[in-house]
Amino acid sequence: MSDLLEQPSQTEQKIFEAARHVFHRKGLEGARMQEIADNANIHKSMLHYYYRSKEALFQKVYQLSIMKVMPEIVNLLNEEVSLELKIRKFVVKYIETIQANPDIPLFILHELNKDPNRFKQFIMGQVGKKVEPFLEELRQAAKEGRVVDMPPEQILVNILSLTVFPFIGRPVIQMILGYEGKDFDQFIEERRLLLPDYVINSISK
Amino acid sequence: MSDLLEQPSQTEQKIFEAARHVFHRKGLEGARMQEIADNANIHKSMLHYYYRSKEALFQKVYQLSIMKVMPEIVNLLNEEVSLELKIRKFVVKYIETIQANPDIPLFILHELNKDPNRFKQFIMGQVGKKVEPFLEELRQAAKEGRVVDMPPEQILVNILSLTVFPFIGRPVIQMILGYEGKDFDQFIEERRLLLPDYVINSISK
DNA sequence: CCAAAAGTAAACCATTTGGTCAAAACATTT
DNA sequence: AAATGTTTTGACCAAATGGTTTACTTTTGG
Repeated sequence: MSDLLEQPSQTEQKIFEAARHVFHRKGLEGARMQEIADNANIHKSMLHYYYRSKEALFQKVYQLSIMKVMPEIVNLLNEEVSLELKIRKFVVKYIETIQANPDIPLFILHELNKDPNRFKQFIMGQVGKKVEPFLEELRQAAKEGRVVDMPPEQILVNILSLTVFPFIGRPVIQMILGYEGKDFDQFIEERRLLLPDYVINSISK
Repeated sequence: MSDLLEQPSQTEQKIFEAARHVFHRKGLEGARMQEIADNANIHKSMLHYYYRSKEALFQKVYQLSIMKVMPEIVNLLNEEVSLELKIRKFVVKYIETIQANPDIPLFILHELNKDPNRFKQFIMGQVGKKVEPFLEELRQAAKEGRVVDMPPEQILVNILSLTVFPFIGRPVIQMILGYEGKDFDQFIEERRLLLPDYVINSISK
C-alpha cells in the first residue's frame, strides 16, 4: 500500500472483470455470485471481501458501463467541426466504442427498462438535454436547405438507431442472415466503412 | 368443459397476461412468481396449478412473444408488391406491430443474449434465411440502378434498426430528448408517418 | 525476525423463492 | 341431494443463493 493512489489489487480487478462479463450477459438477477467467482478463478468469499454485496458490485459495473457509452454520445455530438464531419465522426467513433464493449447497450437498456429510476439522476447528468446544441445545428441547417426537412430529434434517433441497433440485435441479425463465426464481425467492419456515407446521404438535400 | 376446443379458463388467462407483463419487463430471472400472482390478483399456487413451473410458464410467454414479432418480418418482406411499396408497408406495419407490443423486442433480445441456443431451432424456423428473396430483389434493383449500391444485408439491417430501435432505446431517448408523459408516443406517431419517406429516399438512387 | 495487517479458504447461516400437498370451497353430474 | 370432479387456499418444504464467520496463510513494516 505504498502508492498514493490506491490501485485495486489484482484479484480485485479479476473480480471486477468477471463481474462485468457476467452482469453484461445475464443482467443483475440472472448473474450468480458463484458464477462470477468461478469466472474470476477465485473463492466466492472474496467477492464480499472486496465488494460488500452483490448490489454494490453490480452498481459499480452499472455505473462504469454507463460512463463508457453515454457521455461519448454527447461528446461526439458537441465537437467543434462542421455538421457533416461531426456526423461522420460520430458514426465511426461510436461504432468503435460499442465494438470494444458490444454487450453494454443491451445491458444498460435491459436494466433501465426494469427500473428506469435507478441512477436516473446519474444518467441525466451525463446526457440529459446536452444534445440541444446539435439539434439546433440541424434545425439551422434545415432552414438553410442543407439538410432534409425533418424534426432534428428524428434525425438524431435515426443516427443512433443505425449505429447502435446492430449490436443489440446481433443474435437476430445472425439468424436472419445466416451468419456464423466471424461473419458478423465482417458485417460490422463493412458497416463502419459505409454507414457514414449512407447517413450523410440520407439527410442531405 | 363442454366445448370441443379447450378454451383457457379466465384465471388461466389472467395468469398468462400477468406473466407476460412481468416477464417482458423483468426477464426470466428478474420475474418473481409472487409478483406475477399479485399482478393477476390470484393465489400463487394457481400459477403451478395451470402451468407446472416457472420455466414452463416462461417458455409459453417466450414462444408467443417470438411468434408475435418474428414471422411478421418475413411476411412483410415477402409480400407481392413493388419493392418501394413493400418497404413502405414494412416500416409502417412493423412499427404498428411493435407499438402494440412495445416490450417484446428488448425482452426477446435480452433472453436471446443470455442463451442464444434456447429455442434457436424454433426461431430459425420462423426467420432463418427466409429473407433471401428480399435480398435478391434489392440486389437486382441495385444492378438496375434503382437502388443505391450497398450490400443488401446492410440495407435490411438499416430498415430494421430504424424501425425497431426506438422502442428498445426508449428510456435513453426519453432522457436525451427530455421527453415525459405522452411525448414519446407522439414521437413514435410522428416517426410512423415520416420514416417510410426517409427510408425510401435513403436507398433510392 | 516478529507482530500486525491483509488476503484466502472452507464451513456455515439466513433468507428468498420456486414448488408441493392436503384440505376446503365450488361446480357438475347423475 | 349425494357423489364426483374441479378450482382455490393456506400451510409447508427443499433447494438455491447471497452473505457471514472463523480459522489459516501470506505479506508487510518496524
